[in-house]
Amino acid sequence: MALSRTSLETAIHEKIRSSGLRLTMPRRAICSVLSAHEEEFLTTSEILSAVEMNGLAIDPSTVYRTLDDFAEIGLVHHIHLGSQPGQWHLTVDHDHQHLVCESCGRTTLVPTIEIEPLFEVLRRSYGFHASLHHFAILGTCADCEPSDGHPHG
Amino acid sequence: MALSRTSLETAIHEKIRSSGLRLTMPRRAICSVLSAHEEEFLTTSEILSAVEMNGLAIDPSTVYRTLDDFAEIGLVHHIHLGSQPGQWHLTVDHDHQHLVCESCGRTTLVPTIEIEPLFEVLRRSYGFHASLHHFAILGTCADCEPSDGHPHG
DNA sequence: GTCGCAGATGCAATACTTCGCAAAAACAAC
DNA sequence: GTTGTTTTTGCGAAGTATTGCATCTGCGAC
Repeated sequence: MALSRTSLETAIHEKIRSSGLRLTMPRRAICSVLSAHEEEFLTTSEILSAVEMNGLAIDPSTVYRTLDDFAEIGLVHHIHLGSQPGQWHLTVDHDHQHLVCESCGRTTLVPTIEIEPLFEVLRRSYGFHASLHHFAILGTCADCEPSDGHPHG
Repeated sequence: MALSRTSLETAIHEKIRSSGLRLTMPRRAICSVLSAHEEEFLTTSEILSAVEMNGLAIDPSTVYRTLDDFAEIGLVHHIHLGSQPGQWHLTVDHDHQHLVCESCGRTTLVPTIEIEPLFEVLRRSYGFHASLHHFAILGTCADCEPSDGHPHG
């Protein structure tokens, strides 16, 4: 039951307000970009360019701060691949996690239920609460793993 | 069967040589620091300071390049916590993984065998080979989780 | 609609990271 | 030990990310 882009944005706006953050022009602009790229990870500079393409001008530092604020309320999360700049992603939908291929950069979605047993072990045995927002698993996807028996053309 | 600090360093040196990298003073200095802090994640500036405390002087850019080179041969890996600078760690010993607390920064070791079932699922169902080197799970440790029933003084 | 306060922004300064290039060092061959 | 080739280093410069602070703006109260 996917939300339309507009409803998605409305939902995000509500989350921002209800978390005690103010809904400002830069934040709207960033939300809009994130909603339009719901399935991708974007770098800060990609976000910035996209905002500018929408005819708006915001400061790079505002992008960084806004993303940090959004991360704090669980609206977005980010990952780092190797030494590349961080990549950001909406976290509206918590029922999947990300497998990120270090070779081709593609992300695969995995239902959280597959990973929940591990989290349960970590909670029970170590008292450790894994953060869903930051949990991206890096590795090599089927297409990029040479000896996997899943060759692709 | 842990290696003594000296044997650990020797093993690292061999790995460097056998990977076709040259064993230089800056690399020795960095290896020495990493070996002495085998259980911690260190930032580049912490590594740099530690090298200087050993009476040696190397350039920051050399630290970055050396760590990248070491990562390429699987000798080290790094993680990013939130917006903090990246943190590095030796990867000699593969039989544990890291839980990193985003609140206090402490790391907890977990035997890989606890996590292996998840990796197995990812391999079987998704053809995805999770990279052990990059696998640090972020979250909140028992001490920092207020409502966990594991209060500490 | 206007006022006031707290939070957010933009700008500038700082810190962190990467890159290019000439000089230096490692290592193999002699 | 010396020589030659190739990698690595340090330095400077450029690019990217973060922080401090004065100003501005969202939003609730009137």
